[in-house]
Amino acid sequence: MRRPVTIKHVAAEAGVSLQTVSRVINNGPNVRPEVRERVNEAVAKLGYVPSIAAQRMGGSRSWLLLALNDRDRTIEGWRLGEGTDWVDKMLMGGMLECAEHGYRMIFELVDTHSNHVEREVRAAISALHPDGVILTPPHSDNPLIIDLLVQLGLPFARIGSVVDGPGFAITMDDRAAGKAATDHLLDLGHTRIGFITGSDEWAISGARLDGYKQAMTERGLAIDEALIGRGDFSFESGTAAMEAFCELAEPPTALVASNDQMGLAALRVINSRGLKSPENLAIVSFDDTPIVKFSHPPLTAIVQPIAAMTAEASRLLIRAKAGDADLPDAVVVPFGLAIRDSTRRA
Amino acid sequence: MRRPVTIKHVAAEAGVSLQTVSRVINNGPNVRPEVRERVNEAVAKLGYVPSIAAQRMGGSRSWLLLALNDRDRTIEGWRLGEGTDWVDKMLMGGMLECAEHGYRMIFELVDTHSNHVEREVRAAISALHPDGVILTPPHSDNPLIIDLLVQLGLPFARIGSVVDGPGFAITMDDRAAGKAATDHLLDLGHTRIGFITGSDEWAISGARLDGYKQAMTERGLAIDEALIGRGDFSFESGTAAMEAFCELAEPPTALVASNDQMGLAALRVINSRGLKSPENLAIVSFDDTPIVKFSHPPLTAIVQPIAAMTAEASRLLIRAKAGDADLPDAVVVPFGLAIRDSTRRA
DNA sequence: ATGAAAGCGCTAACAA
DNA sequence: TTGTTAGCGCTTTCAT
Repeated sequence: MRRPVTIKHVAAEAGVSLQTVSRVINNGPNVRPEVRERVNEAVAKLGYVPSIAAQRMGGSRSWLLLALNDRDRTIEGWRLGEGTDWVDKMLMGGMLECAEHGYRMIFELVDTHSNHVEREVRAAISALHPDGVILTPPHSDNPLIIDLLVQLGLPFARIGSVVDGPGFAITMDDRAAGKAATDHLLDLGHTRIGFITGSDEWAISGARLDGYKQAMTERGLAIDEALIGRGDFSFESGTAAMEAFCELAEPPTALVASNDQMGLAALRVINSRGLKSPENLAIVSFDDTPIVKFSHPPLTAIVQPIAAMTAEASRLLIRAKAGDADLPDAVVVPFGLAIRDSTRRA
Repeated sequence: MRRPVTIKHVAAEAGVSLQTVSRVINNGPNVRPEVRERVNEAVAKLGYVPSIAAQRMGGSRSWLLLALNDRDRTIEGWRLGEGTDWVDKMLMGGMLECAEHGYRMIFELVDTHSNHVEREVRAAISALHPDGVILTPPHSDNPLIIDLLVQLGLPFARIGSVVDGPGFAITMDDRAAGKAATDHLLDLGHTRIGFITGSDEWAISGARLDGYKQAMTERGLAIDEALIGRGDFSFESGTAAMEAFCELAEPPTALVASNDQMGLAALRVINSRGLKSPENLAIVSFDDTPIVKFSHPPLTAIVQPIAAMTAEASRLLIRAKAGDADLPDAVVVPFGLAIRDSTRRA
């Protein structure tokens, strides 16, 4: 059980003071290249890695980023085990970006709706002293959490939040995505395109619908209100909306669903009526969770860039902590469009 | 930006010394109930939460558990986005268990095959000073990592490792699972049951096969070597094995596949021959990753208890750090059997 | 350009 | 049963 290597050992090995080693480690100024070299050699030779606990105690960074996710939502996703991959994607984007900069990302589950959110968050921060906090929906819009963070003077990023406010706002352009989804169908020759909205409680629902409308209008097509179904992101609401479309004298030949669940619901509805996709209905959904790859046919979907958004959040927070000024207070991350069989050969 | 609350503030508030507060926080002895009460009130009033960095500096626990996953495997899983949910399940089991005890779990990706594994692991440990380390396959059997941990005197758990060695070995009973899968098919009335093995490089492959053989033998059925196909966990190997079965004069009416990929491959093979499951072939696969829920039909599968194993690992490490003696050095976690349409109505 | 001193928040070991 | 002392490993001052 060897004693761990500390900064002292490095200093002794290189024949300099603690302070000089510290300067080298932190890329500080005022060190002759020659000395710097010698210290680095000692570091390498001894396999020295600074203790982040000690660094933090010394008044420097903690090299920790705290990511807050909604407890119920996350656990429910895990329990179902159906591949809701928010957490996976966050890790992919956040962890890898953090690792790039010597940072670590710590996950924490918090009840948004509980009245002691503030206490939960405060406790996590007191224990960890993170250099920054990443908020995911629905925390991204929680005023209690945001106010606390502001009060604490801790840099934070709000992922997927469209409301203005302090902290870095990391989003995708939902309006543009709604337009891209619709354009894809228009390009395939469709003109009667249905749209199923998300819940009004989410600002992104309106944005996605706006994109649809813009795409239609730009091609000189009138907006037919009968082709706009009201959903709330649930499978059931998708089913209801699609069934209404089917009752129309002239049902849509293509559909944009505001999330995967509703897209799959629509597919199920037409299947139960003996219809198929893409022959009778081309479908584009939003989010691109794993499930849409396994439906028959697999669904074309707008890819929500969760990993990229989390990576961007991490990058900004790390730069903020490093003292970097003039950082954008909002970043729009490009979305993707995964084309699959539900929109092939129109 | 309020100054954070430290142990000093609590001490002042309660009118006692730092040490007494420390004792209360750590449930130490030698504190009058009355004083303890007073301190707790001060803690609650001030919303005090100890800094784990400072606790660790003071020579106590770091309240951190380090979980090591294979870099390539993990990233590949994320990249594909097909819901390989090892990480998700680990978080679910590990994080929740850790939270229960005031611990945090930090994830780290490490290249098993790299020749600087040791350096990578050592660096993570030096930086974090975790109280314990959780190893997942293939790290669980990596002698470089294991030796390092032993040398460091750090408690660690090896998940899914069947080889003997130091550290806590957390496993599921793969032999029993192989038997349970086979028994399930036997109970349905099948007698010609095929088996596709995993790669010989994994000890679990042999265990699963043994379970199959035992189940067959116990029912007085002979082991037909022609019904044992050699696979290596890949989709392709599953395809090859199933195709060989189909060429038999008397093909199997049921199948146990040593993982989901090969189970899905078998399903694909029979579908391409105009056959269906479960009518022509009842299928049970191993692992129960999300994808088997979305095949047609969904596959019955042995559920690998990843969350439970990680939770158990966390529990043991935390207890070990707490000084708990007589802990088991091996724990077998019960597996599950998720029955789905691929084995209904035989 | 470098080193010495003080202190971060906490816990061990010791004394009272 | 309590309080006092001395660190833990590092980074800030501030000297030199």
